[in-house]
Amino acid sequence: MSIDHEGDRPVYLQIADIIAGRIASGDLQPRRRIPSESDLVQEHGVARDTARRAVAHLREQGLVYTVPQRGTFVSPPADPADEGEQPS
Amino acid sequence: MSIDHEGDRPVYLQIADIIAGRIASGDLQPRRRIPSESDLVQEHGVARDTARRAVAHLREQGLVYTVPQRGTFVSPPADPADEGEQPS
DNA sequence: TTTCATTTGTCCGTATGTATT
DNA sequence: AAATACATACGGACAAATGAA
Repeated sequence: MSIDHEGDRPVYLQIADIIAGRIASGDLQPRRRIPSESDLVQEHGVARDTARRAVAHLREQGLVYTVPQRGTFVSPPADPADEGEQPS
Repeated sequence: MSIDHEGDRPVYLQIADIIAGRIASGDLQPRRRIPSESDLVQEHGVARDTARRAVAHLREQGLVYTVPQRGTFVSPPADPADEGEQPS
């Protein structure tokens, strides 16, 4: 799970792939938080911008969703936990 | 409240402004659901693509977050006490 | 259990206006 | 002038997940 800084594939996509793999394997489960940007910076030795790009890519792919000031979480959720019901 | 299809400002930004206003006024509260894309289509008489653009804009601004297959919700205010917590 | 409505995700088109090349 | 690219806007279709009945 190490990063190749020389290869053709952008580093941020390599990191996104790693996280996507952890989601696919069940290591990261629905509605659980994924590693923070700071975590990714430390784990992979990359700049914060690179970590941010990796998360943004996963978000665009629909694999995760971000709650501002709280973190980024695996989607879709397994537990409703009634936070979104609209009593119309 | 109504949409101007002739003006310079894109329709999707006009709709985003309306929703942002409802958030700012407290009409739409943190962690509560905002109108669905279908709701926006009916309320404003636009295509779904336009409604999606409006929501995407708000999401990019950090005002809302989307949980796939569940809906889009108002972002919570910054709260330093929740580090590492799940959004439920 | 099945059925149905809701909601978002994703793709296919078309058309228009603007900007660039 | 012409071709290309992009953004906006509309219309339609289907898939996947959820939730309620």
